[in-house]
Formats: sequence, structure tokens, C-alpha cells
Amino acid sequence: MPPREIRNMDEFAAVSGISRPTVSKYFHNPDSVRQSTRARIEAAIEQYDYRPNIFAMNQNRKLTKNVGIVVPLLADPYFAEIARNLEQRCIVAGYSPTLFSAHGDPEQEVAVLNNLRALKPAGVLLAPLGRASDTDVLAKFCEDVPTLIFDSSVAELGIAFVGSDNQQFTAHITDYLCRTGEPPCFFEMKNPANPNAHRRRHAYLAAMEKFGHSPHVISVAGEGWGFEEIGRVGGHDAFARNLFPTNTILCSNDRLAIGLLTASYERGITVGRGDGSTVRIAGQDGHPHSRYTCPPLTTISHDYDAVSKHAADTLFAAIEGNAERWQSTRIEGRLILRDSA
Amino acid sequence: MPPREIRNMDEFAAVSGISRPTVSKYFHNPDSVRQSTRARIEAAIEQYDYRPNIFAMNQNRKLTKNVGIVVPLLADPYFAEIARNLEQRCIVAGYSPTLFSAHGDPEQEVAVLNNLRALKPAGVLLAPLGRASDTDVLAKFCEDVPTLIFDSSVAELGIAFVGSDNQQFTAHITDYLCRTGEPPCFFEMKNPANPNAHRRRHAYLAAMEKFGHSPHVISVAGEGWGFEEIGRVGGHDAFARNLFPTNTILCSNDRLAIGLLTASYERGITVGRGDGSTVRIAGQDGHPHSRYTCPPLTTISHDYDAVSKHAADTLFAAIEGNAERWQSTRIEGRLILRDSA
DNA sequence: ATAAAAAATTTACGCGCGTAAATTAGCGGT
DNA sequence: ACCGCTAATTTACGCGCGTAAATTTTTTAT
Repeated sequence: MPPREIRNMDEFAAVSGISRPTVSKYFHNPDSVRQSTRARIEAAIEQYDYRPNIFAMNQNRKLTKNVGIVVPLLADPYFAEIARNLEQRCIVAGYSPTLFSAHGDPEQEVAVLNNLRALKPAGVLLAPLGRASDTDVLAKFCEDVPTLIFDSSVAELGIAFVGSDNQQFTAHITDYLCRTGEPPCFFEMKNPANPNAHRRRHAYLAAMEKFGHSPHVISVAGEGWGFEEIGRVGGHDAFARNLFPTNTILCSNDRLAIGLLTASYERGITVGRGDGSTVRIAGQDGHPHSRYTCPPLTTISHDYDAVSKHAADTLFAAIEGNAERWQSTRIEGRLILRDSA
Repeated sequence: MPPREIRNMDEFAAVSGISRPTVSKYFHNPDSVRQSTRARIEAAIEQYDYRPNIFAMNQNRKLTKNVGIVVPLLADPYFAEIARNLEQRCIVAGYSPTLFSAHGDPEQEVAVLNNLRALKPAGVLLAPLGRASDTDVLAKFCEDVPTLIFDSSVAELGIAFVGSDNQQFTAHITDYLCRTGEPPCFFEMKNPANPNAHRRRHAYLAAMEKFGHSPHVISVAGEGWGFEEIGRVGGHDAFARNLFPTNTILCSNDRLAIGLLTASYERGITVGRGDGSTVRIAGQDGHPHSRYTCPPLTTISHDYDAVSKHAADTLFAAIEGNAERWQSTRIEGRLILRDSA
């Protein structure tokens, strides 16, 4: 039961017994007013349920509290999960996150960035499409808006990059596969959307060389972000043409592995590390779905929490003025052993 | 190379040779000005790359062009896909969509609705959490903001409901399963998050009765939105306790079916419609992932396009004043035959 | 207690645009 | 050429808040 409707900050200041500029200061940063004043304001907020008009607030403020979160494909649960994680961290830190997806389309990525500009964001957490991104547009955006790049690196753009250590990912799981059976071949897309794919291929080649095995890469055709279908179709083709030289297949990512599992099933090829199985298949990413494939997928998982925490903290530090030199941080993954390999 | 920086609508009106009120009118609705005027304005936009300040625009407008899209769980590709679909339709219709997820948490749903209020949206497309939603908060929100409820209905709230015809879904796939093998039992959550689950159970019971078979429902424990895990754990339990009376299992939804497939695999139970298989498993939803399970999942799919088109069109009509009486529209699904049943 | 420092208040202006009312210009039809 | 209508212009005010400068009050330190 609010005693009466508060229409604006003037009225709110009146009923709370504090001057409007001080109230304004409070909403900008609650710690910037005296403790007793803060208590009185917060009591009045509680009582009158007043919230300042965000449009009027942001109109004149040089720096808003808005933070944009941009991912290349929200329909991919991996990005949905990391976006959720980042969103929570923004809220906790007092920012207003807004979520955007490029839906796998470079033109939509450009459109998203343009719309984002209009929000005058204090900062942006951006996972670019990668190879398909318009680098010039990205670079110009990063000049204008404090932008932290995550997941997939594009040049040395923005205030920093935070992602996973793909070298370590692939080296680690390759090592595991070599120690527990035949050395793996490497299953990937010919023209991967994401630059991480190249790092993983190189890491595979290096790891195999280091262990004294001869590497073997199977690159399948396919464009876009329908990785499962690309893996399935490419897998059928590779099986049909007998392209896999060993019984162990390391996939460039989990979604490709999921498609390959489907192809294997459809061809009656049993997958697993047990004696009755024909091939071992492993993925990379720790995709939320990987637990539920048949067989459950052995993979190496991103440290979702660590990546998003570091990304968010770095952006907030930059926004608050503690800017450091551009830096790339890559966080190690954790091997998840399941039945597929 | 813009000849000079345009700072506001006054300056833009000056360089385009049109008065500011007319320019303002144009941005509100390009069709509301004369064709020749529109051409001059658009030429100037092209040349000077001017875009009005959205904060100033929305501050005084009684009705903004903002549309909120709220889903219960963005990490579920089903919701991600329908959200993407709705987003595109908003953009095409000239609205500015903003995406929100409750992340499966009723408190976050309330928080999202509160934040949404501050955006003064022209309308909202809301898929509620369902059973866990705070109905009072939803009702109050629907009173204040033109809200179209989709996916899962809660009372007769908002301007209309648009969703899938769960009766038809279940009747149709039950019919198919009865015609092609043993009549199915029904696998569901004991306390489903979503009211659609109840409709599906009832439709199953009705369909079985109609076909002259005795129905059998297996309700597994589990709270929250981790359906795959609930299906997997519940499946293990049901298999262990021999709770499935027939070799055909119709799951209340695809994610539950995915978990049940995993449980079947882990117990060495072969799934499929072929002779060598032990059980048939079918889902409901046409989940984006259902194509890639092993075996690929037979399911009945939402008509994503039709649902989102009808939802968006109904909301836009209501926003533009063509309000009709509250109405519930349920769209039929399409059976997708794959190998699991 | 007193001075210095910190916080709050008063006053006042501006942001970029929405919008209303009265006026003027442009258009087609006869 | 005239009338009637629609569209554009001029003028003017307001929205809700940010923010700066000058002043007063409160707190802290001595």
C-alpha cells in the first residue's frame, strides 16, 4: 500500500526528506552518500517503491550502467550457459546486462553492434562469430566502446581477451587417448567458423609429434553453425570412404562429435571404450549436452565459471578506470571421462 | 565521410531541410509523412548517418517501440529457437526486441518482469515458468503491460494465449504408436514445471481409452528444469523396478526422452523400432536436438513458425489498437518419424 | 570547543526529443 | 482559377533527470 504514487525524483526526494541531487547521487552510487542518508533513502524506496526513469537517467549520463553481452549463437547451449553466467555477474556488480545473439549471421552481428552503440553501454562482453566477423566493424566498435572479447580471439582487439586454453585442451585429451588405446585421428570442419578450431588442430599435430605418433586429420566440408549436421554428414562420408585410419577419433568440438555419434549409430558402428566397441570418439568443450549422448561423451570441458569470472572482472576493472595493457588469458580445461572414449 | 557530425534532431532537421516535428513524426512512423518528404529525410539519414537518441525518444513517448521477449530457460534450445524466431518478427515489424530469461527460477522471473516495466514496453511476449510462476505478479504485470502469453498458459492472463495443441500432440503420437506396435505407457515428471505436461497426460489417458487400451503412467520424481537428468535417473529407477509394462514408452517431452535414452544405453537396453530392439521410445516437442540422439528420436514437433507468427501478429495487432477478446489458440504439431519408435 | 573537511542543500540550467496549437504551404479536383 | 483538404512549419512547453556552482549543514579531527 504505497501512501501515494511517486511520479519522479523530485517527489521522491520530498517524501524521503533528502534533496534531489543527493538522491540522484545515491542512485548513481549508493556508497557515495553518508550511511545515515543511504538508510533514509532506502527506507523511502521500500515504502514508496520508487525507481528512477532509466531513459531520463541514461540520457545525460556520459557513462551508463548498461553492459552488452553478445554471443554468436544463443541456440547453442554452450553460449547460453556462459551468457547466463556473465549476466549474473553483471547484476551482482550493479550493472544492467542486455543479451544479444548474432544467430550465426555476420550481418546480424554488425546490426547487434550498431544497436548496442545506441545503448551507450559502459562496456561490452563480446564473443565474436570469428572468421565470419567483419573485422573492421569489430575494430571500430572496440575503439568506441570498452569491449572485452571472450571465447574466440580476433586480433588484439578490445581491452583484453579471455578464453580457454585450446592448446592445453587438445594436448591433454590427445595424451589421454594415446595412453589408453590407439592414437587418435582428428575430425574437424574444413572451414571452421571459429579460430579456436585452428589452434586445436595445431595442438593435435604437435601433441602427436611429441608422443611419436603420426597425426591424421579428417577435414569435412560444411559451412555455418549447424555443427551436428556437418559432423553427421561428414561422418557418414568419412566412414563410407574409410577415411579413419585408427579406431580413435578426436573431434574438434562436442557438437561435431554429437553428429559423428549419430552417423556412427546410423551405420551400426558401436562407439565406446569397452571391448565390444568398434571406435572411440571424444569431443572438446564440455558441452551441456555431452553427458546425455549415447554413449556419454568423453570430452575436455571449459571452466565456465573461471572464464566468465575473469572476463567479467576484467571488464569491470576497465570500466572503473583500472585499465591494464591488452592481455590474453587462456584458462585450462578439465578432462571428463565418460564411456565414448 | 559525413560532412559534419550531427548531434541532435534539430541539426538533422536543419541539414535535411525539414522541420524537426516532421522529422520526429517520420521516426515515429515513416509512412505518416508525404512520400517526397520521406525520401528527403532518408537521403539525409544516408548521408549523415543520423539516428535519434533512443533514451530521449522513449522518455516522453507514452508508447515506446520496445518489446520484451521472456522465456523460462534460454539454455533450452527449444526456447532459444522460438525466441530467435520472435525476435526476427519484432525487428521486421519495426519493434525493438529485448530478450530475457528466468533461468528456471521464479524469483528471477519476477525480477525480469520488474526490469521490463522500466523499459515501458509497448508489449511483451511471455512464456511463463508455469507452475512455479508467481501468479499474482504475472496477473498484475499483465494488467499494466500488453502481454501475450505463449508456450504455457496461466489462467486467462494477458491479451491472448498462443501455444501448441498438446491434446492433439499426444493423441496423434499415441495413435501412431498404437498402430505400429504395442500401446505405449507414459513417462513423465511427477511434479512437472509446465502445465502442458498435465494436458499431455490427460490426452494420453483419453487416447488410450478411445483406442480400447489400458493406460499406464510412470511418474518420476525430480524438481526443476534439469529434465534430461530427471529422465535419466528416473529411467534407471523405472527399469530397475520393472515399471514399464509395455515395450513402448511415450515421454512427456523430448528432454525427458533424451535422458531416458541415456539411461537405456547405460543399462544396455536397445532402443528402436527394428526387430533387434527391446523398447521403443518417443518424445514430444520436436526439440532441436532430437534429430541427433541415438537412435534419432521419434517425436511430434511444435510448429515453431506458426506459433511464433501467430503470437507476434496477435501482440502487434493489440498494440496497434486492434484488440480482441482474450482468446486461446493452440496449433497442431507434426509427427516426425525417426528410428527410436 | 573550534577549525577543517566532508556531505548535503539550493539554485539553476541543459539534454534530446515528444507533442500540442495555430499557421502556412502544397495538392488534387472541378 | 478557385476551393477544400492534407501535410508541413512555427512556436512553445514539458519530460525526468544529470550536473555544476555556491552555500549551508554536519561530521571529524585537533
